[in-house]
Amino acid sequence: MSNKTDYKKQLILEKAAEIFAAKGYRDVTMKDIVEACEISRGGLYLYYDSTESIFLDVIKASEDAEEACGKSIVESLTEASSAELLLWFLKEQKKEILKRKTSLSVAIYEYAFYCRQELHNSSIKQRFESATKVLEKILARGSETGEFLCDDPSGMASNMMYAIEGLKICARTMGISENKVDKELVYMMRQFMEVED
Amino acid sequence: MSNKTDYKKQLILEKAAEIFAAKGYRDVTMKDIVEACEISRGGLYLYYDSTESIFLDVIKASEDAEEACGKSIVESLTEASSAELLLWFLKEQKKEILKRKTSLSVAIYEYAFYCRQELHNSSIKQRFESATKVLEKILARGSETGEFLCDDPSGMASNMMYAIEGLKICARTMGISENKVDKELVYMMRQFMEVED
Amino acid sequence: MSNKTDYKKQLILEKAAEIFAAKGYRDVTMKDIVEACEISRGGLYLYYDSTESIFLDVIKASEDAEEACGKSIVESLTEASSAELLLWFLKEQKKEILKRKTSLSVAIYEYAFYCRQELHNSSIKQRFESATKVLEKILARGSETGEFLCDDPSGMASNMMYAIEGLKICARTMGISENKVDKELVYMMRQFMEVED
Amino acid sequence: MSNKTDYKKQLILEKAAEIFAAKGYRDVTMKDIVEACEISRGGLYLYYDSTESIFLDVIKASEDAEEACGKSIVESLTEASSAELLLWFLKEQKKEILKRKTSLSVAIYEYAFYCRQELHNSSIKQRFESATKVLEKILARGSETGEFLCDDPSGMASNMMYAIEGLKICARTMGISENKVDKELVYMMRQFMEVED
DNA sequence: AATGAATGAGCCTTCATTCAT
DNA sequence: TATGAATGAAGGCTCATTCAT
Repeated sequence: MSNKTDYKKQLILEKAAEIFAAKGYRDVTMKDIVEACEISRGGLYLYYDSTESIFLDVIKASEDAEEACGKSIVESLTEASSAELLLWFLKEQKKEILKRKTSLSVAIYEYAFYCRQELHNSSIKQRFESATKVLEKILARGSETGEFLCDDPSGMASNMMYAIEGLKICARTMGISENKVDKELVYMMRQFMEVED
Repeated sequence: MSNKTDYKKQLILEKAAEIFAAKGYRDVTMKDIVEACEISRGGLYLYYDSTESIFLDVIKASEDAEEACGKSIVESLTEASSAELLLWFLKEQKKEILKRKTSLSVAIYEYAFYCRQELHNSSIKQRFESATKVLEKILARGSETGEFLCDDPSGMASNMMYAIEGLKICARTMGISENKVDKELVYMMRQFMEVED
Repeated sequence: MSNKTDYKKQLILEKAAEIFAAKGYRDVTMKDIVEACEISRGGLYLYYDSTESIFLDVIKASEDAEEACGKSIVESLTEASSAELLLWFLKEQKKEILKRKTSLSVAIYEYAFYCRQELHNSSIKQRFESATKVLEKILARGSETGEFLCDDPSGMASNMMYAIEGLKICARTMGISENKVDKELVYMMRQFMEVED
Repeated sequence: MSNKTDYKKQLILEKAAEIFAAKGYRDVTMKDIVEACEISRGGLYLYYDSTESIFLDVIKASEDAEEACGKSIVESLTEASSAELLLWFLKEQKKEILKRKTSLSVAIYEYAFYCRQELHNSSIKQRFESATKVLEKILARGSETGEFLCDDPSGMASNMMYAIEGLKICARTMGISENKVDKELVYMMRQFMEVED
């Protein structure tokens, strides 16, 4: 009954995702998940044998969801102006930067630290790189159409993504105001386009 | 007995710093520290009642050390060219980005995540802000002397520091090559000065 | 449905026998048996409600098999010389002593220990006693025909069987070389007949 | 405070020995021992990290005790007649054969099976071999003095010990009467000396 | 001040057994 | 009959924290 199993796993992943978002990675115990799912201890072990395996599936699922989202970007690429696309992209990033409580990102960071090795092939990296690619595409297109003044879309995309990553981590560690985030994003945009305040 | 106490605390902090650098924050137990310090379990509790309190003191101590270092910068400000200062600053940042095993940064990130609240008044923030200030000063001075082409030293310093923070976290989670770090740093410098490859 | 039931039980016993031979008694779980039989957990419980009940049936079945074998001895009794019969008997014992991995004997010992009570009526005892009887018959016959010099076939058979039992247990606990087994068996034979080395 | 530790270990071993004697090896849990010793779970782990490590120490201790006993034999060797020594030896063996509830032997067997490998260097083997040596010495001495009629003390000692081992295991699995044990021991003695019933 | 043995809460994991389908 | 998901008791282990000495 692979279907039933998948369904149950689905349920577990949904509850687990909430828990990981709320507590990060390290503090989550099998007991937490068992209680959230309202199943028995042994029952959970039928599907997953560790918080790690659950977490990895949670991440995979969240990626799949993002990927679906990503596709819509690619499709929109032909319809919207580059400036519009860029705005959309940065708004998404801003959202991600500011939402701390409901995002898996802290758990992901914690997991990366927990592993204590560079996760070269991990989804974390892929996530970062695919976002960079999307941004690069937008910049390149804007550059071609003359909307943006940018002679090195790749370098710029990379630089911007690192700064965004820095904003994300700062938001989660030392805190950051929405205003400050706006300021930083606008600063980046100014490097290659006119921005009215 | 304050002196003796301080001396003992000093010893504990030194050993603990090594452990936190090696294992991060979450994995360190009182036992780890007790063993490294070669004191008794109960003895450690005379000075500190949790790994957290030890960690906070470790951080404070490392800041004090950095601060001393920072002062030398300020002093050198009058002696060296801005370009030289900038190079020195970025080299320090690069070192920090690439050294993963012997730095407290992972432990600091882990601690921040563990607290799960923005540490507005924390040393983490102060550290970040003081580095930003230093960079801003360098940029401002370079701008005044005409070495750099930079009309917003504050915004640029901030932007650069976020990107550097992003590099740091990426180095610790997904891994990054020295080459890539160089590329990014050069990219940043190009925004306001001529760089020969 | 008795036939179908018997057939299913037969299948279970065959697989279970292999498992008990490989793992002994204590380490075998219902899961082991379920997996080997490729039936469902609940399915197994329709036929047996514990590893113990399965084990007891496995033992019973293995006895039935041996019994059939035993009958052929009795029949051969009239055809072969006593010396030949004795050799055959001791060869069988030697085989049993030395085969550790594929025999149920470890499981049987473990079961006996697990029960922690003398199994007066158990098949273990019957097995031992019937082997003793067979040996006694052989010795008595050899004594009558003058092949063996043995005035107390019963006492001798009993003594030999205990020594053989001792060899069996030593082989399974401290290990024993084939050579050593041979030496012991020859020693026993020398007590009542000429043996060329 | 190695003394204090040793003392505590001593206490644990005493209680544990009782438990192993009563329950064998496999059924004993850390909880059993914790409860018998009236210490906390964590407390036990200060001294031993598994039932196995406790068991091995229990065995070692019981050997040491036996060894002390063994020495007295060697000393008596010069004082008593060989027949007296032999009687003493066999009485000891008989005691060991018949005492089931208070002996570690079942636990030792169980442990050997649990390991599922021949324990070539184990104390089990050493115990067996040293007993064999003692018996051999007695037989050899009796043979020299003319008390026993025995031209192969080594072979005979070995054979007897296997039979005794067989008696021991049979006593623990299928049960055996004191009478039967006596009969077997007398049978053995008859092989090399006159025995009045 | 200092020691380190002792505690017990809390998490992990496995398995016999049940039960709705 | 047959299935296999679900249960929960039971045992293992670790660690922060206390306390008599």
